[in-house]
Amino acid sequence: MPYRETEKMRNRKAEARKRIIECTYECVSDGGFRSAQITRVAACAGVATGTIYRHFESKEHLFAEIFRIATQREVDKVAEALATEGNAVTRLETALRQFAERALRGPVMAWSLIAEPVDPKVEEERLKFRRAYAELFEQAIKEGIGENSLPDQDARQSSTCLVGAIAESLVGPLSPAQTGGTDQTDNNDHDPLVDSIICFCMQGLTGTRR
Amino acid sequence: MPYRETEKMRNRKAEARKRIIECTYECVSDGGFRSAQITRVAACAGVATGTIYRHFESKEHLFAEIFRIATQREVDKVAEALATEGNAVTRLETALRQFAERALRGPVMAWSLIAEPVDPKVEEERLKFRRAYAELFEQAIKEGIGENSLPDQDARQSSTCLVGAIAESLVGPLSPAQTGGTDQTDNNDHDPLVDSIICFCMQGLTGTRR
DNA sequence: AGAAAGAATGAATAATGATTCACTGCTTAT
DNA sequence: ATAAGCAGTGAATCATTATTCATTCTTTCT
Repeated sequence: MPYRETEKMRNRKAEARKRIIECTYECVSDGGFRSAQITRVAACAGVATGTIYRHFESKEHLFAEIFRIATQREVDKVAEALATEGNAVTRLETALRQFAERALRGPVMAWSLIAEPVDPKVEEERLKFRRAYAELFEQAIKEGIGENSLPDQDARQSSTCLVGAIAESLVGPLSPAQTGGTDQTDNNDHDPLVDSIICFCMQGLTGTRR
Repeated sequence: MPYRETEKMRNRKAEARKRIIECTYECVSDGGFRSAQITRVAACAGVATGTIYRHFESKEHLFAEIFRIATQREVDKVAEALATEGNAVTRLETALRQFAERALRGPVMAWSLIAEPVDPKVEEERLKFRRAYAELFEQAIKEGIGENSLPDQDARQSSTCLVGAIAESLVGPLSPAQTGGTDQTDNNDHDPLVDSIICFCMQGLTGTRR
């Protein structure tokens, strides 16, 4: 038996795979799935187009993986914000702000995850993504109702409206390609846009103006 | 001068044009702009592909026209609902319901108008469409603030959130292709889905639970 | 009827982009 | 050193669609 896969090879392959994933992620962040052609991804990763197909069954599979990764990152952040101390209303506000700020910082990716049309396999992932969000917010809203900090309401529906209001506010105006060069990496503190979105959302939830 | 365009010919051309528009509209309602290939539209209209190009400079121009028509129809309905008697809050509620119900009845078209990626020429029309909505709702919200039936707020931002909340509620869950056969042409009166969306939206606007 | 002009046609072309596969070149184990 | 086998390559292929244009109808007017 003259050849047997060894640790070294496994590592090398894993690294190539990782590099492909990273480059695809970058392409998507930059121009959406549409702009992440295999040729471009391959060039960016410094491999031949054929190599992509040694690591992923098809473009759809690659995209599904990217989607899963990107999504997990976002959902985790929101889950984290929802897991802190405090009453449901405060935690929800923190989480919504987290969500909105992250989307605002990466609007193209946000648009890709929320609204860009994708192939069926990827759309499946999107459904899971939506469900994950819906469940997180829903859970928190239900807790709020339980502790009487929120009025009784259709938690699932409210959660959907929250995501929609934020998405439209960010992705609508800022989406297509007009996310002109203005880099803003220091935008950690306060954005008036985010503030007024959150204001509408919290009011939609609580029925109270702060 | 052996040939001069006559009334009869003008009519015939106008009819062909109309037929092309209708068929494109139908295709878009059915599967979005993506699915409205020139070949299919031509087949549906009973003309050759080349004929399309006698009536429209390019696919983009044709789509832009369709978009304009579809959009006008929706905006008019909302404007109409906002032009009735009553205070701003009531009129807004009627208008939102109108918007939501129409979108729910034609979710694919709604998605195409709101979120489907389209070519630049069509995207331009979309911007006008957004602006038209924003202005209508904004105006009404401002009236509400003026007559004290609404608390002071960023009218433009609220209007965006309204559109987003409704769009996500309808297009998110119901959008892609899973708008399975269930025809509902008699859905004129009350849909619980619409009710709870409107509830969230009105609360977001008014800060009051009904 | 016949000539001029436009309208309609649809097969051919062009452009884009995913996927394949025959080949080259490394790794491994003897 | 060398044979076996897998990894990498990228030009060629296939698929999909918009668009063109040489050709064939139709209409109009004398």
